[in-house]
Amino acid sequence: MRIGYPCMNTGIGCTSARTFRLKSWSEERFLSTVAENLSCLSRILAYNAAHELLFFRVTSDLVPFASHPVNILDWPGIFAEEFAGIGAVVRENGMRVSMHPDQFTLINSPDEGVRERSVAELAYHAAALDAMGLDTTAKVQVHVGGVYGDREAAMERFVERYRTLPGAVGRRLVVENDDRLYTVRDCLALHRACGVPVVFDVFHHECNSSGEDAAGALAACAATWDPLDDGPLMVDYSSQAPGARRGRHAAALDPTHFAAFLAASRPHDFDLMLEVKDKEQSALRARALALAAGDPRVRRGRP
DNA sequence: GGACGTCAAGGGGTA
DNA sequence: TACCCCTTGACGTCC
Repeated sequence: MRIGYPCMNTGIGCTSARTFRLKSWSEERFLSTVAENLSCLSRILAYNAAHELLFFRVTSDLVPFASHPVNILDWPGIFAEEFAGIGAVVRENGMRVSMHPDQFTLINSPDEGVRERSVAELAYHAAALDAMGLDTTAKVQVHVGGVYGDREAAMERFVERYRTLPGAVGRRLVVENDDRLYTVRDCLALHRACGVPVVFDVFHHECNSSGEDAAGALAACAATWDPLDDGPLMVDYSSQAPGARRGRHAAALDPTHFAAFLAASRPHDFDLMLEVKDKEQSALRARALALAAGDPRVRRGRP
């Protein structure tokens, strides 16, 4: 089990998600922003290596406007050395990285324009991981998409379009249960239809499920990953913010909830993403809790 | 230098 | 049909 956190480190004083307004677009602005973002990503990974946080979600803002028509620059070529250096750090430390395009990426949309922009966005994510020289265990994770008034048809569109994705995208794409529309059961049906691996989101399952217990759902998701091509199951973990609207992520790790999850998830191995607002702090806490509980699954860094 | 409205992009829910 | 919500950090303007 590699433990990690998404996108940002709250303590090291830089962000790899710098961006700018479209109307401020210029080649210079773009190049300097990407250079800064890649430099910060290197710093974050160095921190993670030092703290044995071996799983990390790279921000989608790493390359701003990467799939926008305004951007015709060959950014993978221009920054080839920087990307390769980042990939080397990931491999040398036995780390895993993933990416998670945002809510506008919808491959099952009935709108052809939305679909085309979504595929272009996915191609950007895959190209970033390719530029790092990472194998296909570095995944790009999406939700199923909209329902559009006909769930069955929307799921069929997902399957059909998954099958026709460019190879560079298809080999990295994985699908995650969400908190409102598509449950683990839905995602498993997609897996049976087209082979897409299923990410298990613990909190979304608590908000939106067909009643299966979490341990069983996790086991079913784990079986959708090819250990060699896909690597271990990826799990997103968070819990309900106390007193807030149902579905809101907690601001800090709930140790009791987390301990119960760890116990229930045995003996399955997986990589664990702490989707908690305080980022690396919760990941560090989670790791310490798992080690203190004598959990043999926790992976150590390379010396 | 702080406050706050806004930002490429979609879809669902409610009134 | 119109409007609000999601989820969210960072930008950029205003004071």
